[in-house]
Amino acid sequence: MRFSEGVEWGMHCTVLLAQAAGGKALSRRALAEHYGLPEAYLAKHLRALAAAGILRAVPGPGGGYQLARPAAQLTALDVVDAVEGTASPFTCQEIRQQGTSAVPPEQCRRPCAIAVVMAQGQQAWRETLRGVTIADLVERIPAPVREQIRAKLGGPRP
Amino acid sequence: MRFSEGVEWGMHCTVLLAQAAGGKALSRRALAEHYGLPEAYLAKHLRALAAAGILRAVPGPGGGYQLARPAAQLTALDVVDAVEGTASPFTCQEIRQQGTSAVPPEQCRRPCAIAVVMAQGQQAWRETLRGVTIADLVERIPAPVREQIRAKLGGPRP
DNA sequence: GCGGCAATACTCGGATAACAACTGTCCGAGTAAGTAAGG
DNA sequence: CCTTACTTACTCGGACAGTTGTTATCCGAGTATTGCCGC
Repeated sequence: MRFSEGVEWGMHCTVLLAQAAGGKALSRRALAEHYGLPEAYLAKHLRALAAAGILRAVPGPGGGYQLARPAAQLTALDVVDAVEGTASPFTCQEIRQQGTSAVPPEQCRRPCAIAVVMAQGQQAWRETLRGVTIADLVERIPAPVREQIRAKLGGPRP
Repeated sequence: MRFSEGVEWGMHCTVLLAQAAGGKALSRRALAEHYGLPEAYLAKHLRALAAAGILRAVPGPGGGYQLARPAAQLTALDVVDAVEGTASPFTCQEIRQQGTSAVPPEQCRRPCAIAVVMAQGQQAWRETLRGVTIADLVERIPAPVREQIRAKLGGPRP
């Protein structure tokens, strides 16, 4: 079990876009160069974020991506779900109902305890990520670093 | 992001072995037929569980697999770790230190907030699974089903 | 000088290969049981 | 009848292909800018 690296990319890009002054759009090329990422592949993840309503794509010169909602209304879970998909990592195959010792369906009205535990674990993980917004992540960036980013984003074209 | 189906198989087999009377060993063939699973592939996961010290392999006729520790001392997390490996699902690539706007290492003494949140989420998930033992899972099986399993395991050869 | 128009360059979007991991399978090494012979 | 050695059959263990998902990339469709021409 491993997260796609696109999760990290999408998260960093979303946090960076939250720091763009006045919702200024950043092109995927600018984002890729900012973090030294392959632009063509990053495009796929940015597209997923746009499809999920996290980012908004602006075409044409001067366009790019910008946050579709205020950073305080975007959670870390939203970004992960957008990149990784909302499918549950664990799906009970109901193997207790198969094989030579299959349990009859009328005795399987309750979901098996294993599936319950897995679901609880996933829920705990989701709640943790749901409790952190993109705005929170911006605030946790060290002040000097945040200042450098601000200079980078708004500096070249004042 | 998706769990290997071996997680479900390993969990069910471990719970089943916990119900074997007197630590009686069950062959992988018996386990596979019990749940209708492909024996050859199940073997790979059982081997992983044995390598992790969850199960104990007994060779020869009448052999098979048995719990290496009491069910009350085995947690759901132990089984998942054995099958999926203990590698973290999210590894920070430190992309903030790369690209045109790379942050110098001396300002990266603290791990980036994104990695922290991911680690917290993973920790919450692990703690949830760590809080449930195999013995707990056995107790959560409906009584009539548990009785049928007991009959199956100890019945044919009283 | 001003408005309209066309050319332009920049942006995203979807379709297309390469790689890796998970899934699935096989046959060989080792061992405990069962058996038969001998004492 | 008991002991002992052998045969046997059953067990796990590691090495070997197939398929799905992730990684990586490219070229085409669409749009705001920009320069130019006409009025």
